[in-house]
Amino acid sequence: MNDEPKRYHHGDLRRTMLDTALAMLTEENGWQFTLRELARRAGVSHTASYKHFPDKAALLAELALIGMDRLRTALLAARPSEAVTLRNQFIEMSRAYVRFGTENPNLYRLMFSADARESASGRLKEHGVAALAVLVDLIEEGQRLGWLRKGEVVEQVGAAWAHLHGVTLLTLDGLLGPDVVGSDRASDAALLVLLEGLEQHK
Amino acid sequence: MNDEPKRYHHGDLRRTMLDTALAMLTEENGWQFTLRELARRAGVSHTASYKHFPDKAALLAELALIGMDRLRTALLAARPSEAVTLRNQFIEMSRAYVRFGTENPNLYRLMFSADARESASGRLKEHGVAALAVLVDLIEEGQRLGWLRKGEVVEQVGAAWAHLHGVTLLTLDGLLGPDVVGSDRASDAALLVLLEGLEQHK
DNA sequence: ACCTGAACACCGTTCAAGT
DNA sequence: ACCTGAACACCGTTCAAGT
Repeated sequence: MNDEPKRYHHGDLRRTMLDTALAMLTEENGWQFTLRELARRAGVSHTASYKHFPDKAALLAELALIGMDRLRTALLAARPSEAVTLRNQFIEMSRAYVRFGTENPNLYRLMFSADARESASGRLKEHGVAALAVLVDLIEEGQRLGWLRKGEVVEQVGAAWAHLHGVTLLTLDGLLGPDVVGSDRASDAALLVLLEGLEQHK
Repeated sequence: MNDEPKRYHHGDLRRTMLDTALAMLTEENGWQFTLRELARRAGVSHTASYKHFPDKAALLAELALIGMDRLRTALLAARPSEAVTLRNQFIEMSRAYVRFGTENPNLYRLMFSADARESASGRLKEHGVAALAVLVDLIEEGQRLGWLRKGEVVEQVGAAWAHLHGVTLLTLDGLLGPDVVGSDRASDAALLVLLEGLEQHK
């Protein structure tokens, strides 16, 4: 639709580069991100990015922040109506977390990469914490209602996050469960172990 | 001690390159592995490695295999005498796993990197499974003695591995627990959640 | 203010040639 | 059989110059 002639000044090259980069991330899977390749796709000289990002790591960090925000959105969307039990809400949320990783492997890995972390300094952790708000809510409410055992919320959140992170990455690496490709059984089984560990047993 | 004159033929360049690479891995932490840098350290031309490894990924894969073997050794060494309870053996083993990661961050990450996995094909998974033999033993014995709930061993092993993997990586990324640097409390708390999830509750 | 082109210092990899 | 040096096709980054 938008077939304006190419102007020397691009307009919003920053936004375009981020979008193009995200598209590249979701396409290829055996993946090697390159500023020059990005510039080629965006139809711009390979030095243009330096007006908008100090260096490659800064661009990656920005993508990682966007990824954290998308994870937050995905987890929020996965929380079903209040009608269902907290336990089922927790299960749906957990599945959504793992699914986010398996559907966006490159982005998920980028969100935890050293490059992004160092360049984004504290901001990446902030966005990560924001993404986990749903998890925190569920755990606080679960403790209040006597579903989960009492304890430091931050510790339970940490345990749950670590578990979900591990399941996601092992699944991405093809290391979880027997060689039943495409099966969710192994990751579901792992999630149940997590649940048992958090739940109150009378 | 060994001050033989430099021969044109190195002797065991393959071994030397692997050792030098492992040394580089443990030294630097904000780390960027380079074949040319490796060659410089080994005092050899930057093309010499191609006689011993088809490409960079193959060398990395070899290092990853060595890492898996070292993890196996670390876990075996951490299994204390038969006198202590299975539960304590499990805790010690878990701590040893996380400690291996925090003490060898670059090597641990390499063990799960895409480069290494693709180049090593099945062998990396094999060595990984071998490394987890201690975990499998503990879980099988735990089920037999009624300490752990009955269930598919492979599923419980997967859940435990994912949990340990996640705790290790979040710890390496500085994302686990409050900002109590150097504290093991967050990862210990997470391990207890895992234990609760696996244990039999009467 | 935003973008380009040439230039620099690096890579991984190949290949003919040396020992 | 093992190692080297020149060469090639790539990077990320800088900087003077263009619009």
